[in-house]
Amino acid sequence: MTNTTLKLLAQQLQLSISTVSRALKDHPDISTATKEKVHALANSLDYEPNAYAIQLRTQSSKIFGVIVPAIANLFYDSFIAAIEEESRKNGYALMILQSSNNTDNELNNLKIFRQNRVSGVFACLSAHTHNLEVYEKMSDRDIPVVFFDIVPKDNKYTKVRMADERCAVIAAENIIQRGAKRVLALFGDPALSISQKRRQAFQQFMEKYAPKTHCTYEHTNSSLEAETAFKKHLNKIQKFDTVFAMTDEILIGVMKAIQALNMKVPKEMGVISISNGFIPSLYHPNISYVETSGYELGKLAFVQMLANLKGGKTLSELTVDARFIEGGSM
Amino acid sequence: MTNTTLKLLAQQLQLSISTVSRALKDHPDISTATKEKVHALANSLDYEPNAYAIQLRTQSSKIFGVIVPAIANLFYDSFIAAIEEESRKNGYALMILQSSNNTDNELNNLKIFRQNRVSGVFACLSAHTHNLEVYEKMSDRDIPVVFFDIVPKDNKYTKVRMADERCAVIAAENIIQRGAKRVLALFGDPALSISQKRRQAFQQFMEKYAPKTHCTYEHTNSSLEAETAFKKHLNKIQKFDTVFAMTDEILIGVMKAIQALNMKVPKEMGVISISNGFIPSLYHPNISYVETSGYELGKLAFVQMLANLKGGKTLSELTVDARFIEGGSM
DNA sequence: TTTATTTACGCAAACGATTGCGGTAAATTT
DNA sequence: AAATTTACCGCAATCGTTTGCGTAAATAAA
Repeated sequence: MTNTTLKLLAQQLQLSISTVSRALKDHPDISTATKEKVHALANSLDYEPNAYAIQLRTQSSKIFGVIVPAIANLFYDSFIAAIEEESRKNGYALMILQSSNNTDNELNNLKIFRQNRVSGVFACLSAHTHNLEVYEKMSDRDIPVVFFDIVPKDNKYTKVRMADERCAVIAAENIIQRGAKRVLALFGDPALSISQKRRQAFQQFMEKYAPKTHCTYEHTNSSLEAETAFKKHLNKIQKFDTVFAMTDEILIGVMKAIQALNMKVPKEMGVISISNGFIPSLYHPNISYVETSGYELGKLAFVQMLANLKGGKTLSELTVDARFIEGGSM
Repeated sequence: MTNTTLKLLAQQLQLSISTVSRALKDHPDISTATKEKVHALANSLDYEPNAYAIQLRTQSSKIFGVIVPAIANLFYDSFIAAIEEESRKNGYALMILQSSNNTDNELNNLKIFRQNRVSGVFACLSAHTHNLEVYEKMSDRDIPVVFFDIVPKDNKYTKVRMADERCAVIAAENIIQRGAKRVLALFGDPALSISQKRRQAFQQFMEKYAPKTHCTYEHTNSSLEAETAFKKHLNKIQKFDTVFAMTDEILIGVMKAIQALNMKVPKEMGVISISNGFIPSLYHPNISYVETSGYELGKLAFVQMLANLKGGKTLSELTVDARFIEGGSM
């Protein structure tokens, strides 16, 4: 079946294309009678404007691009869900691409976005991206970029992220509250600024407000590494009584070790993590955690995007606040 | 900054637009010398073809639409990851929309897809969609639709899904293998055909090959319901020794109960589920499960899509096979 | 009745690329 | 030297919309 176009409608109605076009969008120049006729035929012929023609003409696409390291990730999932919701409300669609933490893919994705003249892109830097030239290229094309979660340091970019330091501090507070004597604190990839920030904030806070509490710090890159680290430190003479997991991934490793050793939470071992909440809810008792809501972050990012789209640049960094969710593991 | 177009290149090189266009795509009519000049300038000016113009001209978009009930779902995640990978390889991009199991959203999403003239759509029916008219409309527009996971019954559609019955049967086999005496089998929403199929296959197999094994069947709609059901049946005089969870959601509930009661797996309780593997890997010991790989399903769906795109219609239903993954919980 | 104003619509030029159809000069063949 | 082929390249239409501008008819004002 051939698609209905303005031209077709115009022919059938003995009108010009421009009149039909204007009638369809309720332009005051067109008489009510004509409008009605046009609408009627358009409906019965199931007219649907060709988005490409529109975009070509108007140079704007009503599509946002999203780059995440991986779709199959609870945090990014909820982030995406949020901007998807907002996008829908605002008449935008989403084009989601994953970088798999690979810089080449990232480049490629951005290229696709440029070629599709997306209205804007939400980008989460892949782990080892330091060259932001490509993102400059987007700005050159007047495509606003809102960075989220893993963001560049430079303040000339628009970015939203979790209040990483706050998260770590809240966790530390609760660890002190519990009266922990020795704690094992597990962080992620030390190359990531998010790991650094959290670790630094955590460590500083602990040293300042609980200097007597003995803390062991370790960086792990996977659940398995976390599990191993946990077991290793448990074999020492001085056992720790509380563990802090910076991410879900780490928490998973920790919990596997705890289950394997059949330890009682929170009696024998206190557990606290930073999470969006899904993983902590899988265990009994639920793990207490500092909430980092991808959903909230998504909403915030969208606001930034809209602002960017309307009134020029908003060169700011916004963070979404964190809060403690009591589970029962502390 | 103004975008580089063919016109711009042509002007600067004192060539016609057509020549530039042909040079860029290595058309034999163009001399090597010219090609080189064109390519050089194109590179230095960072030329990137305008996807909309191309699509408008060629009437094909190199974009696939995907409709899932929810992005934040491990199974669909891996499905999306798979088709994203394949799409990238084949020069396609993805437009992902979620229906939230809401028919209105589904309609709207399809509309967006039509307006964007996607090359094809991957669709997972939302739970209570029975009216497939909208999908017919896609076919009218020559947009192939590949249904996945939750698929229509009618055989005129192209669909891929898990081998639901096989999954259930494999689970049953392993339960018999374990020598289970009494089993609690937990299924999902009885309104969904997937629940019906699995339950029926499971029950039939058990009745036929292990008539002496006592099975209790129950349908639950959430983790919490599953947890409650598990505890409830455990309070009976005749305790069951094995539990079967049809989905991750159910497994989560079951495992919370098991942890709360501090039961030993697999000694006091055997556990088996149907899953893509993530959730089962969170526990110690790992839960044994029948694998339903969203990833595999995605790959299969993509093959179907490509076939559909090339050689007309492929009116078939393909299923991806299931296999048992030994965890340690049986 | 003549002169302003509206009202309602059409013309045509974009937007950026693709492609069939020619066309012209040079190279090759008679 | 004439005829034919080949190598390169340009013209112009087209995809479906949007939109500034022009204009005829209808209406209002003078």
